[in-house]
Amino acid sequence: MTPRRDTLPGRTTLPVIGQPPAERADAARNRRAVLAAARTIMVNDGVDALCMDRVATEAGVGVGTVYRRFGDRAGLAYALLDDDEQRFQAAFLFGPPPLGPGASPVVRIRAFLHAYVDRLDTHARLLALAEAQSPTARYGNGAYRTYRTHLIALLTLADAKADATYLADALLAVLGGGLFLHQRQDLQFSTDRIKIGLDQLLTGLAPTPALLPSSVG
Amino acid sequence: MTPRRDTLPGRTTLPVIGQPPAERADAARNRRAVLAAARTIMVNDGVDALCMDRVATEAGVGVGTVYRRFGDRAGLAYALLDDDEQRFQAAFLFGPPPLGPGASPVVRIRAFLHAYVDRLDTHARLLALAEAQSPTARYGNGAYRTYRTHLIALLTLADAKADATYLADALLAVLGGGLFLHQRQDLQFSTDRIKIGLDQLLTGLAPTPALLPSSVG
DNA sequence: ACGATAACCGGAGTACTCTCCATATACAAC
DNA sequence: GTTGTATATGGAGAGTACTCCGGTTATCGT
Repeated sequence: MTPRRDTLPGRTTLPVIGQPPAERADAARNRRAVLAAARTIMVNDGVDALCMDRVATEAGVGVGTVYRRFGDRAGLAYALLDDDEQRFQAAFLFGPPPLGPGASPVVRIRAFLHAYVDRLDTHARLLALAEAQSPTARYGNGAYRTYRTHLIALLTLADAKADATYLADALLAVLGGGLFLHQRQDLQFSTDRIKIGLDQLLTGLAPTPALLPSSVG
Repeated sequence: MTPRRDTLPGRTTLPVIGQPPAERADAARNRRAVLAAARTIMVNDGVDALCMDRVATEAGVGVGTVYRRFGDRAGLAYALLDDDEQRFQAAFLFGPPPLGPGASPVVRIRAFLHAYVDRLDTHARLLALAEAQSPTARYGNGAYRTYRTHLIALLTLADAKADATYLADALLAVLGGGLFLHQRQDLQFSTDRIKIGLDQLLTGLAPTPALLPSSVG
């Protein structure tokens, strides 16, 4: 048992409960170096070349440091997407309609699904990597839980009788990285076809005249 | 270049084109030994204990033999499910309604989804293992392709205007092993709740008065 | 400046999947 | 039986994810 920092005698500032101490300067430097190395590898040799040993070597740190910072391979993948993630979440939580508040729930769900497809088109390989970490890895991820909460709220508003909790996960399952790769690469689907397919699912769940397909944008 | 067996001089029986030669006796014996060892490990120590080295050792063969027979870990998992798989496919292809021919397309789809959930309840861990092999591993599997073809046919009959090819994969995505484990373990869903959720998806896709929820069985 | 201490570091070590290929074996033809 | 050949075998080895822990360093209060 070591004494806790915020019970040390002589402390002059109030302890902040629940907030971990700020990241140390060397740790921050290493974190940036690892992310930079990972991005370089990805650009040069593709997502599949992202292996932890190599990232560590090219970042000039030990492999233990990579794991300390990012937990595991999936954690590194999500960290690489963090900028996009922040922007995406801001857009559907606080941005302008139809994605953000202001539009009707069904319109917002549809906008969310379409925006997610566009995101997948850029990042599917990295997301698929992260999802493959373990069978249930995807569901524990913070970003996933945010999507889920968002969809549950909108689905509940759209149809109080539906099992929104179930349907949120169901919609997100159809947006899995592995399935998307299959659709785009093996089946040669366009992203528009995928969006139209999602519209069909959504129309069934929460029919709205205004939603019936005219254009996909 | 070695001469092909069926062009050897002096051959007295007609060559059978496209049919690989029968499995050699030693190979068959080893295949059975590997499957038996895998089942024993699974029963004693759980699905997670299924590692190729251990299976090989307990079957009394080299690890190379396991890979020759089953390709990879996912292949071994699917082989362990083969008996159930045969029965399930026979049921929805040739069995009695509502699963087999005779019932309306929508009723058959619903019966398929419910039967699949029951199957997941027994085998989700093993299926999740196989699906985690690679992001797109699931879609190349023969069983998956059979389900897919079956659902495409039924969905097309149910609604000629829908994109049955898209929707078949979408429904199967909602039946993924990883998602099922998440629903059952983390969210504590009952199988009935999952079936009702699937009904909601399906009702939206192909409304049928007779399908509206009375009981789940 | 300077300890005390908590946080961090690196890389050897473990465990696992999958490949390769020199050797061994089963089977068919005679 | 003998022989020829396709097929099977097994285990060493490569590649990779992840853990562990003795040693190091940044940071804070004095």
